[in-house]
Amino acid sequence: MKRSQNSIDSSTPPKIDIRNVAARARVSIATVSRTINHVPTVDPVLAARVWKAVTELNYFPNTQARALVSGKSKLLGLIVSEITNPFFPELIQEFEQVAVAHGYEILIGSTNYETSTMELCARRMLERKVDGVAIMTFGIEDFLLDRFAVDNIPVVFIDPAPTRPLSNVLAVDYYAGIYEGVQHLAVLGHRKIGFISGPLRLRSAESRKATFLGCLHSAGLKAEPAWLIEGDHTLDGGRDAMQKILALPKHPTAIMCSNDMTAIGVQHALFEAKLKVPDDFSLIGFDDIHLAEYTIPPLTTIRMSCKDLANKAVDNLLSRLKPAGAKLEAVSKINTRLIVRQTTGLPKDALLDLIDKPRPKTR
Amino acid sequence: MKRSQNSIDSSTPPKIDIRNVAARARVSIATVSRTINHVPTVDPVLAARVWKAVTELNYFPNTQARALVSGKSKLLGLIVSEITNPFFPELIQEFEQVAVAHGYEILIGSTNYETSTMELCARRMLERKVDGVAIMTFGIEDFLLDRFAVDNIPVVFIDPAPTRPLSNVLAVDYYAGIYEGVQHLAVLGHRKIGFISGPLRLRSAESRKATFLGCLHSAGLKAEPAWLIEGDHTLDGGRDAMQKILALPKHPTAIMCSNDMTAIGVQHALFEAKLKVPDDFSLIGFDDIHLAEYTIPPLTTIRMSCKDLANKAVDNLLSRLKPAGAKLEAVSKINTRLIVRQTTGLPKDALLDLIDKPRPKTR
DNA sequence: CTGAAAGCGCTAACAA
DNA sequence: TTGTTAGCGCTTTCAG
Repeated sequence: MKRSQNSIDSSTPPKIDIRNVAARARVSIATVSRTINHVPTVDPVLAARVWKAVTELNYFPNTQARALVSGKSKLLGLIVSEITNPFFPELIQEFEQVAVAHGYEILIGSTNYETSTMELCARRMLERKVDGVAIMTFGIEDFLLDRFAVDNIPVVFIDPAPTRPLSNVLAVDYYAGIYEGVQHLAVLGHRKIGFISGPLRLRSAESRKATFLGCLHSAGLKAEPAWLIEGDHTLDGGRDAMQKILALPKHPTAIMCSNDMTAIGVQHALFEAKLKVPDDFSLIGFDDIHLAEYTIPPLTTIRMSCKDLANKAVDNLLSRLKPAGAKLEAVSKINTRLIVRQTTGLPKDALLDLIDKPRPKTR
Repeated sequence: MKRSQNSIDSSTPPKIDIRNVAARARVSIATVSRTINHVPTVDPVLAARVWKAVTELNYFPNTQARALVSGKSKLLGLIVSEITNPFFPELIQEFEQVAVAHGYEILIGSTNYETSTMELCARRMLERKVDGVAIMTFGIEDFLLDRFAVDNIPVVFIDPAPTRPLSNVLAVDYYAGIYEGVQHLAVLGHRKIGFISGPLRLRSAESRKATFLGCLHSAGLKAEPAWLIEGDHTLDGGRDAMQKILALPKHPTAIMCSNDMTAIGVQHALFEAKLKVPDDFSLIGFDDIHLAEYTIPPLTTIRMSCKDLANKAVDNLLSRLKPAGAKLEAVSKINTRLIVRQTTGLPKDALLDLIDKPRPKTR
């Protein structure tokens, strides 16, 4: 009672294809193709018969065949650094949602910050003939980019990258958010601020660090090289970096991190060292992942909207896919801004300092 | 200096295909096919010429065409509940790693706990002609399962599911871990234990709750219905559920959660209510995501190895793909066990109770 | 061991 | 408007 007229023994797969549908609907396969592709010139009577057959047979068109003949895979590649960093799943979810809404699937690649893995990812994208790729991680080798160009595949980057014929970039305005962060700390009275970066090979990590240094300067503060630690954007990396800082003879009073996971690692290191946030150290993250609201205490951080990022990336790709709208600016701007929560406060030595000179009062 | 003899204007895509390679290597396309597929009977001299041409042309075979003719897409589907729950990225990463090692790609579907989305996911898998599917979320509709069966696509589930011809299941031994957890709490002196479940439509959430109730009974404790709250496996859900419990006239002294994200939400609710963990409430999570080690304080939780899960799922699928090893047991067991960290301690009323009767001393 | 040729399931001319 | 037909790029018989 479960299967219609198909053979019971599983050695004969039924193979429901366009021909079956055509036969059952008593039309040609071309008519079936037109019907399911919503070509408007199909006789409603025939169309009805086709849809009936499609339903009865539970027919799905074969994507492979479709892609082969049309040259479009309806696949969008999305290359991220590390899928286990919660920022990326949030981005992926958004990206997928937008893509699916436009009839595209996504193919995810996670490079784990390794060049060789990145190469593999790019290659897989090429092999699967994606119609476009969003690269949300560090720089890609030029020859891979060339290959995408040869196949006429639009590419979009998240960061300053070699500007190329078919490569557009999503420029993140790191400055706005980081400036707010540094100012916030400065106003609270912090003068000694450390920074835990991401892997410096990542262009985005580089940019964040450089921007931090610039903002520090604008605030009239000096950077202490010993407080500039290279992390790796992971929990473990954040913890290790903070432990290095704690081992130093002189400590900063505040730490900015290149991403939220690093900041959570720092919080943990501080917890282990029986130090309090923000009483002993103020802390600012970057990204504003959903979790940031839930840390104890909740993390002050710089928000970079992954919704925005995903939307702009997909938009950029799709608009370049339709020959008409090929003209859009090569650079979209992504904003950042400070979200103040509870990991920032007066510096530990604020009271001592008050003896010498006045300070801005607590917020 | 970048492109060889291809036309400069981008309106003519070069189209590097098997024929180009054949021509350049002065062999037939069949020989090219054999060479790149490592068929051993190819003359080494010809093979060398082919590889040379492949390299020079930077040729990749077209996966679509390959899939079309061979009937194998070399794609494995992976359907999860919610990609933003860190457990799943960890699982995905593992799954992908194993799959790629065997020459497969993965196609990810995230259902967000919605039946309609699940249907879409399943359909996408069908359309892309995946060679196998791992369903790591709640029950799937029977008719979809039928469809997979019709196409002869092996399916593997994470939980008790309708046993079907081509459907195997990965049975998680919830009991072992949850029993340890309840015992741990009981030994500490907790008698009033609440439970925040996942969405009860999820079979896995159901199982965890039922198992908890069973273990409570084994420990000689009684369940208080008011302390059994349905959450949704998210941070927000955990926070909300805990707030409900706090609003009750009588509180439990310990809370078990259906997953770690829920527990982190609970920690946050407690933090907001100025309550301490484990002084005011003991807390146990489930999954043991990497983050569990980093919460403040670090979360006591029940580990379910996603490495194990991913490996067994892929193994199961792949072994059923090669006609030879079609015979493996239909059920693999996944273990769970308690990881004690710092969110569990003596119940708040321990001292009062001690006046009446002796208690096990602190660990 | 190699090459010619027949499709895989579908779309897109082109005819009718 | 509908049907016929020629491929899309590749694997895989089947002869040679």
